[in-house]
Amino acid sequence: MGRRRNTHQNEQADFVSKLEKIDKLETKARKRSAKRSQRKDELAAAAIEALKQLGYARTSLRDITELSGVSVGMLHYYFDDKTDLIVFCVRKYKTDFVSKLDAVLNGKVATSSLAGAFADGLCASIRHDAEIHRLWYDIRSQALFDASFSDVVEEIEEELIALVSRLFKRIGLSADLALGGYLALDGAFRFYLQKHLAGDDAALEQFHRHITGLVEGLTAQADPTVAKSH
Amino acid sequence: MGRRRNTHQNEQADFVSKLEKIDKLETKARKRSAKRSQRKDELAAAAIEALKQLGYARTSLRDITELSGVSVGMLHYYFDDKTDLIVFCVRKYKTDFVSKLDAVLNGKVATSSLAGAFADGLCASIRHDAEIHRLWYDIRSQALFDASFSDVVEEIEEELIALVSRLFKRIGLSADLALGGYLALDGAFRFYLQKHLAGDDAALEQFHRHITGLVEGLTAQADPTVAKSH
DNA sequence: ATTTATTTTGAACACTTGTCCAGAACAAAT
DNA sequence: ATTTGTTCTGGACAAGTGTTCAAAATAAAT
Repeated sequence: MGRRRNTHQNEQADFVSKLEKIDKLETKARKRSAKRSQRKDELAAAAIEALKQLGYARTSLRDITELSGVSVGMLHYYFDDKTDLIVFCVRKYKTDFVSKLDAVLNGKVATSSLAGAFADGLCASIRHDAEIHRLWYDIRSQALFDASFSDVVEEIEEELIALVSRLFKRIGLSADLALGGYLALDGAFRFYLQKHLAGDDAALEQFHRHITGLVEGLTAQADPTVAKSH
Repeated sequence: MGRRRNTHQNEQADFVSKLEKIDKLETKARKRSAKRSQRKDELAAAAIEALKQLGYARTSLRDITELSGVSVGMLHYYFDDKTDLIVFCVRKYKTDFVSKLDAVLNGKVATSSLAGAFADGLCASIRHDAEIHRLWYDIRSQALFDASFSDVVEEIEEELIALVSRLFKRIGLSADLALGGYLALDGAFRFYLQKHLAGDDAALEQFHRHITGLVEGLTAQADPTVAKSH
């Protein structure tokens, strides 16, 4: 064997070069997986375009490929199966939604008008992303039948409750009310989303009033000394 | 021609017999359509058994036939298409639901404990018909994408709001609050239904507390002179 | 008893579905 | 320049879809 003798120095050099190699491989792997996850995001964005128009039940992988130009095989190269793809899409989208509203909460708005700003944010989201929001309700219902979706639904719903909790904390409401607040908000959100999608132009305005009324009611209840403005 | 002459008496007799014939045909037709609609109900009941287990997206007509023993062709003999069948099922079921709760409202319960009785009714409905209720949420979401379902969804939702309105009237709450009340109730109903289906044994109890708390809050808000019992 | 009308069946049809996979295209490393 | 590894394509496949329809079974009427 033409291998050089193992002196102390050589051992050290070997060790260093090995470390370098590992390092290189690591950065390469990181780069690769970064590119891969970016590609996944792109594919998911394309898939959402189809899903938000057709919904879970009516969207086939072919629909996605036709609307986005990607091939069938590619979807399976990046996602295990259809469920995996859809779960990824829903998580991606709803995370964006939460951070947008968090931006409102963390923006420089006076506490007194924070509820109004939050309501504005919700209305804006319906206005811009109505079609995507209905996908959320679709998947959430689907989770009642298909356990594959229940994890992501539970996870997102916890995030939404936490979001409401942060809102309530900011406007001085007890965190105990967050769950009830979320449920009332969610019921209204879905209802007026439905009306908005049905072409009701007054829906968003009504929704806005509904939210502010809701928050007013809760604050009045929590702090009865403040007279109800009517 | 062996036809008898048209005397005045004969004319009268003809007229009477004609009336009788029409009458007979009518009762026959009524009977037939009654039988037909009864058969439809039976088929729908069988279809619901499949739908409540699999949901809209995953239930094929074959699933229904296999679970109920009826043939494929028969479903199409009584229903125009799959959509027609499902709409019929949902309407049939949810109508039952509303009348059951109306029975609670019209039962001899003291006004003071009516909200509790109503909550009992909702909990009982989740306990017995959880699988059917999820079908409602499934179809309601489906209606966001498929206009074929939006009519029945809108119709049922109006009935539900009217139901809450009747409850509120009985316990002395303004009818203006009915919509908001329904939306809050609906949000909670769906949420705890979801938990219950996921195997959470405490869900129903929590739901009951949630409802009574909700109603308490509304009454306190409407009538601030009454101290909040805590 | 025979004709007529209604109800029921299930095989057949055309079409869509998710998934797989052999191989092309491309990139990276040697 | 060649090998090696990764990314991507799109045709093929089996299974499943809603719907149709000729024919069988049953009921009703004559």
